[in-house]
Amino acid sequence: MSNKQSTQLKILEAAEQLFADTGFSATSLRQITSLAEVNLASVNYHFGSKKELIQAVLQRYLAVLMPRLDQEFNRLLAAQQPNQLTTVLSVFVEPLLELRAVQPQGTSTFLQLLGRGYTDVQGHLRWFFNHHYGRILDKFVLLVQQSCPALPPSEIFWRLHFSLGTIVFTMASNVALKDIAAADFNETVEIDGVIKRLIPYLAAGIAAPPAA
Amino acid sequence: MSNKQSTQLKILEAAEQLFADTGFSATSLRQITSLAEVNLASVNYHFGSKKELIQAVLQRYLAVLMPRLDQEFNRLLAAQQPNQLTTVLSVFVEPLLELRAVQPQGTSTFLQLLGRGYTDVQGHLRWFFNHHYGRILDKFVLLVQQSCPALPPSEIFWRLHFSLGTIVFTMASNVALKDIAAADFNETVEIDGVIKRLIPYLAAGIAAPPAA
DNA sequence: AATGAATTTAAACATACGTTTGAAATGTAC
DNA sequence: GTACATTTCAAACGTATGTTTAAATTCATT
Repeated sequence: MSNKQSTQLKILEAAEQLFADTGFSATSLRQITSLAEVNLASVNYHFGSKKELIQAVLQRYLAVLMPRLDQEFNRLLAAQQPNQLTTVLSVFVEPLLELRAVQPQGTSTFLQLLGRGYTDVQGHLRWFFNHHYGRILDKFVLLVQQSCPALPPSEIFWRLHFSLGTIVFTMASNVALKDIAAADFNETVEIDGVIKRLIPYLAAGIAAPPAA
Repeated sequence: MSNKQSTQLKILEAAEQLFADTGFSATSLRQITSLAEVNLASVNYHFGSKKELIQAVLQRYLAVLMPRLDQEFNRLLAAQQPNQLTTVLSVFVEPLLELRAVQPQGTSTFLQLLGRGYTDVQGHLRWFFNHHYGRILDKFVLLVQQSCPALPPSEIFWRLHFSLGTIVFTMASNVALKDIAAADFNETVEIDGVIKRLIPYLAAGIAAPPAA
């Protein structure tokens, strides 16, 4: 044991902070090891490569979040009647906030990482997601379809991706938006505030009547 | 004259294609000059630097689009009563489609570039936008506020950024989404189809009743 | 055709990156 | 405390990037 875990953890935490702040490809291993105060070569020693480090950073959160979401999805699917769309969307709130357990700033950091993952190395994370968690996410799509029986599946497909865009973009620019909101409206907005603001916006968009 | 413009134009068109497809920082000058079939050094000769090339690529579209949008905003602002939110949002459609005049695939390319610009070199484009076109965009915000008098300005601020996320993300992953839609739903969706799908979604989200 | 400016070209430059190496240091087990 | 495995470290490697240089070429003007 010794301080092996210590080095590995120091890298992980420095990496996730820099990745969240400036993106994956914009962050160099030298920045990471410098912030973590470890040797450059230790990244390759402990993780193999930068790519694998990125996966490790994401997996630390996904391993906690996804089973938790699956559990919630199953709970809603067991209901007799279709759930309200707002209920379906709100199911994300608690599991996301519980990411505090991974790290104090866990919720915010993870959502920023998610945003970076989709906008940075385009296409890669989408594949990774569908491959590893496709079964779980399908349950969510089903729940949305059940709560919006009037919408054709293709319309739901588009609107869920529109919504993903909102989430990913908002979280990737989370810091900047918070600063602007603070300057222009004297508002202090924390991550759970943003999440709760999102729900009615997304619900209304997804459930909107289709165009003529 | 000669082929000076020709070289400049070849660079511009090769650059915008690669920038749109894979992002700004992921595209190297060697890829650009290779596709354009010009010498590597000609980018720096004609544009100064990569940064200035990026600006030139964006400016070619913005110089056409923004005055056109300004004109439309002024038209709506002259109305006696507040406009419907759908009307305000639809005002983007025609000016965007007219970007065909710049280049046959202009609309789609520009929207992808916009997406890249926001997600790639984070923060930079936002500043550039507000600095150069802040006055014009303020008119749009005003129009939205007029059509949603029940919403407090800070709520509108957040929802417009949520909407920007949808647009930017959708356009940046435009190609991928079109492919999935084609595979899963036998749908052929062109750029104007995506735009028109967006309007009701965005309108419903922006005008949603605020959370409790 | 000759001159001078504008452009193109091949080559090199400086820098940054991810990764590898092999020796030094540290920890673990007998 | 010796032997072994694990971990750290400084240094270098190979490659790719944006940019600069200076000569060669092309072009427009006389």
